[in-house]
Amino acid sequence: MHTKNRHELNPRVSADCVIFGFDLNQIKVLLIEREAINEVEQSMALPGDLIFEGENLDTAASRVLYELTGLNEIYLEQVGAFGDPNRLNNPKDQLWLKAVRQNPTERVITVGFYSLVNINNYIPQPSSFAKSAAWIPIEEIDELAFDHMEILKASFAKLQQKIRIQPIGFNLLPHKFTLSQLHKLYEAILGRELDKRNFRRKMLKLNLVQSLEERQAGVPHKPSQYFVFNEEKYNELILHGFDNFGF
Amino acid sequence: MHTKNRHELNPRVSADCVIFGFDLNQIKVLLIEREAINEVEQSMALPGDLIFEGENLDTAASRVLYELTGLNEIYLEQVGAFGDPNRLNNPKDQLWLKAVRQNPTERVITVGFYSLVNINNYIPQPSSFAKSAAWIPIEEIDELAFDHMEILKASFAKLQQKIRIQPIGFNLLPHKFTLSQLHKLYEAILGRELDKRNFRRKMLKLNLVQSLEERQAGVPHKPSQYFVFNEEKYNELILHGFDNFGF
DNA sequence: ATACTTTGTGTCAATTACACACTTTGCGAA
DNA sequence: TTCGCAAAGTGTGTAATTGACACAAAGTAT
Repeated sequence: MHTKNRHELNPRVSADCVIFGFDLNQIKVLLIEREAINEVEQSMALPGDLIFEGENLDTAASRVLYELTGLNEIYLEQVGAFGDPNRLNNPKDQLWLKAVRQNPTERVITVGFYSLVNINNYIPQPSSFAKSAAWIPIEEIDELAFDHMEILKASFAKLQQKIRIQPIGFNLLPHKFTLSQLHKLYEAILGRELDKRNFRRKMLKLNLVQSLEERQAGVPHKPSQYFVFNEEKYNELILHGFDNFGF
Repeated sequence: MHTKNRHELNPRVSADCVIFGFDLNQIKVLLIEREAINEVEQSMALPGDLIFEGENLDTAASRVLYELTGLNEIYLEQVGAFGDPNRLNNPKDQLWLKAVRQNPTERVITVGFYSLVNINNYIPQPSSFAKSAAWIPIEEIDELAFDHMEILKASFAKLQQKIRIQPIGFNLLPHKFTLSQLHKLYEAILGRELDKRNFRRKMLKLNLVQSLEERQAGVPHKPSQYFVFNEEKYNELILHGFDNFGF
């Protein structure tokens, strides 16, 4: 009624990826720096780019991630679409866009994806318009290009929600890990301390981890047991979730 | 690399709305029937349409919902973007699109939204290309236009997840309601039976509901107390979630 | 040998979950 | 008026889970 005869939106669409990694101490996020163009002091950004005709959203996200950072074969979960009409209108961002896009003021809807990976299995190799690609501790990130802060925050919120429903860690830790490492991971995601004894008790009772014979070696303190995930139980919990995961 | 020189996607964008209602017995979804065009036997669809230039995604969703069904002032939560390149390619859907779109084969990315409303507060009034708009029990829906089944399933899954984290019902029940109604609502969303006594105990202990003096009248059995939500507690739980909501 | 650092372990009390069956109330029909 | 029906409403005992809490053990480095 009040909206008759208006033009239908005909935007570009992009995919942006939030890749979380864990280095056994803190959560990091894979960010790129764009080629310095127009002498603009460049802020960092999530790896993301326009998607092509005929591409699926998720395969586009995988491609874009690969092109900018070299990371491959990563399962990406969608966070949602971000489409504020002004999301590209920051002057700094506009300067950069003018250098790389045919029509830099054209509206772009982006679809955010996120993933969790073991930081040691993926060495980022920047290419395309990424001047660099690096793991940045999540606490140090306070400004990103475009609306990428918003996408990052939404992704992290999803992660925090996911961890209370599903087990997490298979993709973030080495194959064999110590319970302290898993413990730290949970604390990092949840953002608070968890009692060590209660944490261990819970993980062991859930049957989620199995201890190996092997222990740490060469550490200047009591060496830790190594554990592996019980994949069967892990997958079952991913499917059915836990009702009560009472941290 | 393998993807140089390809055309960037330049699609239309639509919003589709999954509106859940509860009629004190079952969960229903607001669907529209499109005007019969081209003599195609028409399946039902979620209310949805293309968004305009300059519109926000969520305000577009509200507008579209209003235009097709007359529902207004409904808080919509985003489910995600759906962008399969073939999502409009079903022959039936194509016939319909040929009648209403300038370029019916043009790719459309849609963004799904969902909401929960009290079915009695919203009488759908179809307009625009909606021939009818009606509340359909969710169990009876097995086929929808386009990829709307997928959007519906994703939305319902979100709802089932949400209910374990937040209180639900304020928007789905009359202002005053009986605990049996709330009980049925939870069973309908979770898809399983919940013990009556344990359910009541939990709701009362949480301080989520307060009993009124008033009771049902005219029912051929023991009349039920009426309850209202304790809004303060309700909102607090929406903000902080419950850790353990052990159904 | 000693200091240092991180691992690893047990108990108790309080809370919560879960399973389970009968009485109460009001209406309507005979 | 009584009887039947249908849904409301109520309590307990057991098992499992949570959460708080402190000290000994194991290995390296000096």
